Amino acid sequence: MIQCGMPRTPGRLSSTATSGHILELIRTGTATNRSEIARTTGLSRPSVALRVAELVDGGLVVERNGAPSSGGRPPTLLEFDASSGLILTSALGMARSQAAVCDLDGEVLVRTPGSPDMESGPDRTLPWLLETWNEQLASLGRGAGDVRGVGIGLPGTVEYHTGRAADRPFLGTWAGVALEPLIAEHFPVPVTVDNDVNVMAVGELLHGGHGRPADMVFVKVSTGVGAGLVSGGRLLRGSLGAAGEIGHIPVREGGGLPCRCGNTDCLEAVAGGRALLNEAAARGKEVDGLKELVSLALDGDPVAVTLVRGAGRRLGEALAGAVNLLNPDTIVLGGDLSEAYDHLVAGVREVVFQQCTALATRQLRVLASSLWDEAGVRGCASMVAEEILSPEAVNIFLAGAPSQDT
Amino acid sequence: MIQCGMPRTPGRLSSTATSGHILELIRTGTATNRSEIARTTGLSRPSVALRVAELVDGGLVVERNGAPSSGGRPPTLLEFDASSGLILTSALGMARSQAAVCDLDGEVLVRTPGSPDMESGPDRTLPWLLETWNEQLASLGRGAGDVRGVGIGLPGTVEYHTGRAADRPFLGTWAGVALEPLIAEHFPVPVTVDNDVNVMAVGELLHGGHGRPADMVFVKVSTGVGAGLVSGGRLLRGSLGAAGEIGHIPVREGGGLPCRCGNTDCLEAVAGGRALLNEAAARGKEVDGLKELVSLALDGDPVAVTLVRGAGRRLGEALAGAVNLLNPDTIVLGGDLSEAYDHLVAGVREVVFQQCTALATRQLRVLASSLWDEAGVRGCASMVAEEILSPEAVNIFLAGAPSQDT
DNA sequence: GGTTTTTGTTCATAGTCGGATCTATGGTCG
DNA sequence: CGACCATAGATCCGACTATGAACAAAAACC
Repeated sequence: MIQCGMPRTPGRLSSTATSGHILELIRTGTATNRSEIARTTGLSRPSVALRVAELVDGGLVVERNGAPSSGGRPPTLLEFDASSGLILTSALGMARSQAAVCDLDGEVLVRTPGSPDMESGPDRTLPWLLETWNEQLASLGRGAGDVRGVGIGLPGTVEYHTGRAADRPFLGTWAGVALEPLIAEHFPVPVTVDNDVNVMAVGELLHGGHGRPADMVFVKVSTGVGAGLVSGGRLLRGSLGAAGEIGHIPVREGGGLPCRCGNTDCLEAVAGGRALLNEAAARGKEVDGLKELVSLALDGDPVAVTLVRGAGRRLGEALAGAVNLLNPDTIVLGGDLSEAYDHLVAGVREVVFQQCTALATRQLRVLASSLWDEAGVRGCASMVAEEILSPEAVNIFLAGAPSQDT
Repeated sequence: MIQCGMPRTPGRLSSTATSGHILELIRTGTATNRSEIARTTGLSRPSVALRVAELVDGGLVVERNGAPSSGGRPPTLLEFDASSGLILTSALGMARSQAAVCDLDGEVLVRTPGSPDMESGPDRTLPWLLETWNEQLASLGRGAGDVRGVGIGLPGTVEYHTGRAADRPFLGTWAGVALEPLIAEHFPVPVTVDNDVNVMAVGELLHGGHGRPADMVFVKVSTGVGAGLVSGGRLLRGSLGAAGEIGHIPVREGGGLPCRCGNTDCLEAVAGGRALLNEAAARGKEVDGLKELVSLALDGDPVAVTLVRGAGRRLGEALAGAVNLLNPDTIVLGGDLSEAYDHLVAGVREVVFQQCTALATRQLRVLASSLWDEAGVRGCASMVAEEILSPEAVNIFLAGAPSQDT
């Protein structure tokens, strides 16, 4: 009781369809053999056996004999076969892009840092992407037939219900481009397109090794600043997919710096990568790119440390508002700047714990991401996997493809 | 596609249970007769007839003969009987309290503005509440047996998983009190306790007459300031139920006013009712309570209008952050001050549309609540109703109570 | 008034689920 | 080392449920 699961979309009923649910139990490790599934679900053992047979026939589940027996006949271990399907993912960035092939667990099998950035425009980037994926598939000895889904993370706001990049001036030739049909032409599978930060947040949530926080704020601090919001275990998108656009929240001690968005004192203008590099230059420290600033900070360079910590503090200003508003239990800092984690985290903590109410911070952890460059592509993969492996999707998959040999 | 329904809690499967789903179709008006239900759900007509019979026997659905026929035999209209059960609700406030009896649609049947406020402490308020509910039931000619649930809204943060008021100093004797067992002693039904603003937000969402916005920020501006956040159609609570505590977000042009929370320039300290009354006094306008200030503003008193509009602007400061962060499509202003709606809304719009990114405000509406005092009690009722009328709950209800005559 | 159309009900049937039973497999104890 | 036991998984039969077809009802249309 004492909850409010407001939206219960009245739609088609679930017929009998349970094999998808069983897969979920196996996949999450909630149950590892047939009897356990029967106990967990309340279904009878015969029914469970039937459904599991479907999953094994479909190649999604494999049986193993490592038997930890508990007195009686040792159970047949059931394991989700994450390698039974592949997910093509890509994190496209203004400066750097990546293409990767992941398994259904969101583990990276091959990853290729790409040279063509988004500024080249879709006409150049898309062919590179498709070609790279095909090369990666070949190197794994797999084919296009093994591909079960595609996930792409884009910078800037993505109108997720259409899957198109929203018309922000920075995006240039990408604005309004609908990626899905272009991809689906070559890989006829579900295509998911989302904001790059949302995608990283999902990656962090599922693979970050901080448990699975129900209420998390993930912040990417690179050249731009953005956040991915998770509340009640769900990703928040907002009405146009623009939720988490933390980059343009005004910071109190911004000093009047103008931002490319038109306002002043935006978080991005005072704590983004460009701002730090400018400030470093102003202090007589010519640094070539964020990576170098980060390594200077890690080496203890006083100017670099001051800059990073200051960025953390200003980030904290904006995050304090988010913490008071959303009461998360975890803040995770990712992006290029987060590789100077100690100093960045310290700056954020300093301000957040000062400016937030006691209750809002009682259970709050501020952590640095440990996924580095992989957060994006793994997040894409997990997002697609959640979709593909949802009970409904699994049921129609099993119905569609009768008995594939493993 | 292109969505991310992250949490799919693997739990018990749904056995056969479909009558609850059918009730939902009837309740939401998605389907109004048996054949339509069959078409919508894909179930066969006999199966539907069986389930509907259960619902009719259980008293949740009534048949009617107003037949709009479409060429053939006119369908038997099926209607959810909202009066088949009652929900006791209460909005407890520091200054004012209310007790009400609602039907299962969240419509108010009787409402009693209560004299004992929360400052009297639970020992005095609870007996009043129970007594009032009993009187109200009697006046309706109904008994305790008709009560299906209880919903209570409390000021301050509520740890909703325990249902207890969180230990904030303002709450005094209410801190840590678990209401549920005290109520359940007299009415053995599900008891829901939540933050008063969350409750109002739900009321606004379902009964506000602004459609059913998926991403809404509801703001209550009375003596205190608080928000209820709805994103993706769901109420956000945060890890400790403190989400929406907008009252202590610092406002830029606060002027250094101290807040009871310890910080300065908190929204509540600069735009809350107390602040307005103080400012009015400072300007030589002695006003006795918010209600009077509001009526002065509605009458066009320049000082009052200025104050209210200024409060709106400062509210807008804080809301701008929330809008950038959450990208809602609707902001609804409620609470005592919102009765001076024109001026308050104008102030909020002024700042929000200036400080937010173009994308975040593209679809944004800023509206005043039209539910006034009823938002809280109706929200409580709807929250409880959603719980009670969920498919699972309905199924066990029907299983438990075989054939009640109407 | 007959026909058509759509709704709701009745009935036989097929499919599914689950309890009981049986087999397999390994641990435990004498 | 063998008898016994405990648990997992497979098989079988009975019970239940849903469904499709047929049928009755009620109104519009010709």
